[in-house]
Amino acid sequence: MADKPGIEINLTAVIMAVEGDRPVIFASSQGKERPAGLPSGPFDPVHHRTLELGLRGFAVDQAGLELGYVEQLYTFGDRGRHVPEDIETHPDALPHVVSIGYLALTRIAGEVQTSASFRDLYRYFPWEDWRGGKPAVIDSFILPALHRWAGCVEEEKHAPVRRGLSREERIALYFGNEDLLFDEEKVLERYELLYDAGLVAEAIRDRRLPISSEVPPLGESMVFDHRRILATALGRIRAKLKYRPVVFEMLPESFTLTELQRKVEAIAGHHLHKQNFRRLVETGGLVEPTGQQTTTGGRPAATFRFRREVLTERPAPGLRLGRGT
Amino acid sequence: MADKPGIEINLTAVIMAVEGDRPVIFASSQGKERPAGLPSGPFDPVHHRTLELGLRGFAVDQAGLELGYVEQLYTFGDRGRHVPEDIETHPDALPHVVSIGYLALTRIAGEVQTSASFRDLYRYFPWEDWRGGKPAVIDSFILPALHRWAGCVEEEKHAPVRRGLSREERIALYFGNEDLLFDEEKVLERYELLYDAGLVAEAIRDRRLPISSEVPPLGESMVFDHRRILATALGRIRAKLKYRPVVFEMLPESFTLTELQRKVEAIAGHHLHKQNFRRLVETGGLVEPTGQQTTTGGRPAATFRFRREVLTERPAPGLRLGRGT
DNA sequence: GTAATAGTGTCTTTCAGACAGTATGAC
DNA sequence: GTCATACTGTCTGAAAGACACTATTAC
Repeated sequence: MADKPGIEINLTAVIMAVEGDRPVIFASSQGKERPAGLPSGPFDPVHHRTLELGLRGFAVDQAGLELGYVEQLYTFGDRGRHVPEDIETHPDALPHVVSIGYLALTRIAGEVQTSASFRDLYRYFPWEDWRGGKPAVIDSFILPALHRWAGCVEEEKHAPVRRGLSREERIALYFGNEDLLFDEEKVLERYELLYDAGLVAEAIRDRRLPISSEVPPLGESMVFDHRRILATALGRIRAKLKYRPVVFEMLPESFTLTELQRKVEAIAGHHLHKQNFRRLVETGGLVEPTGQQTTTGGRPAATFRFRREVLTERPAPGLRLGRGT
Repeated sequence: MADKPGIEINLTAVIMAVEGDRPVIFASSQGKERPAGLPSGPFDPVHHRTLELGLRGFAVDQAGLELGYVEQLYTFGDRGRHVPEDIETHPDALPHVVSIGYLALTRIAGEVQTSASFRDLYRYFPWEDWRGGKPAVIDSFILPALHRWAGCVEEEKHAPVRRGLSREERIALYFGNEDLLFDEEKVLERYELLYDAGLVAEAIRDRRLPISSEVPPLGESMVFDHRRILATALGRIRAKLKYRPVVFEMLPESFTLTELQRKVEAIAGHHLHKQNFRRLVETGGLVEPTGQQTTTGGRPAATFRFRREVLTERPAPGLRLGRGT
């Protein structure tokens, strides 16, 4: 039971908001061209009573934000995934940082605040935003590159895959094909697939691969495993939208149904069927009219507020969002 | 970036199986009357390449089991939840163990093996097994005790509850009432509620409460936060049954549909509608007939096996189980 | 035959998903 | 009037949930 030297627990926060109809996250970088990083720091039990309080502390220090909604995502044991070759001779060279990722949701106040450091989430995952139709990069670059990578291992393709999926199966399952839809929740699976295939900058960094000349890495990279944590966060919130009223953490007190729909679409990454969305939101008892109206160009819209009572009425109050037009 | 002294990462495994129609978990205790504990141990990066490999090591050492399916549950920062009063003067007395809980699913081989240490899961959560109807302990003891506890804080009841639910709201939401069903997935929420109300032995231990004379603590207790991890595991697998074919990890190669249903019911904690269950399983493409039959007392049953292909055909292949007869 | 377990056919209600159409503002 | 946005009414098909009924063994 002696102290294990050399283990550090790192807390990392994905602080998410929606600015207009663009999902944003808080990130900062040392220099203009350096990869960005999420607010994070070491957990120190002498100063932080709980893990979550430690995380909230870093959010105040590094982002100037008092967090409201916070949830734990996952604990990663291999922050720098690269395992040095001289592992036998230098066991201390082993990874010794365990990072615990958290998701926090917040509102962007109308003011400027530190808003300069809230960045568009889809800069890091350009293949995840389908609101303008299927992102061109998927067919023009991702799928060809993945299939090339899968083709490298002919022997594996026919070998009985030991507990797991073949490369081609993963590609089909996570990016879709004629039979299978693109499942917007599988954000982490897609990122990990691209990482394994060496198509994101972090993979090149961790495995010390040569930087391929004409193949541009996909999306902006981040330090350590921060983009993996970000992928976990996006996958989690996309799933959670459907059974928990989490969107309202990112909305102002009152809003129109169209605003609500825009924000949901921003996170979900695709458009929704307008009429059905309104029906679900209203018959689901998620919102109630404020009686006020806004004027936004066309016919004035009624404004609504979140109905807190829904939490104590229905077991899983979310926005069962199907796909839409 | 200096090493933080005094932080230890503990890995804890919930190893679950279904023996006949009883869900069991692996646990062991030092003495006959001592609380049991789950397989666990410190994560040591010098010997374990990843967190999960470390966990698998403890499973082999302490349970003699090679684990198949493993998933991470949650990371708890407050294993011994009690915070000493002299916190200011003795900061080293603070909790400094972070436990990462894992869920592993396995088959119980027909042989005896270490099966002596597989124990009925519902010994630890007697209020979670509704297969014989609503457990009597809920109405006879749990709800009266919880309402007494909620009644202690009249002032809180009317105060605006700061980000969160009132005691009465939690009781209704997690144990159900006339309007709200008992939601079988909220296992952790129920355990935490009972903990907060001082109705489980761990709460008395952690807060050094006097042991109430006539109030018997609910269920068997466990060391440290192991029962909390177990509650997390049960909640997680009950949820996951519905969208992932995880039951099959606990079933033999071939089985009858009734056997399958019994095992699902064992985990879900309530009975299912037989005809609908069969329809869902077959039309969902989760199983395929083996062509064999078994003889089990009445009409022989056709045996089935898990259809692996379903993983690559449908996005969320689970057993959308509604309640049943 | 009865008891016990396995399996089929069909009806009803709910609701996701889509259609078309109307209402109220700015200009 | 047109354009733009907000909102309403209704149809359809899939599937969850429940009903009654038939089938094949052991005894």
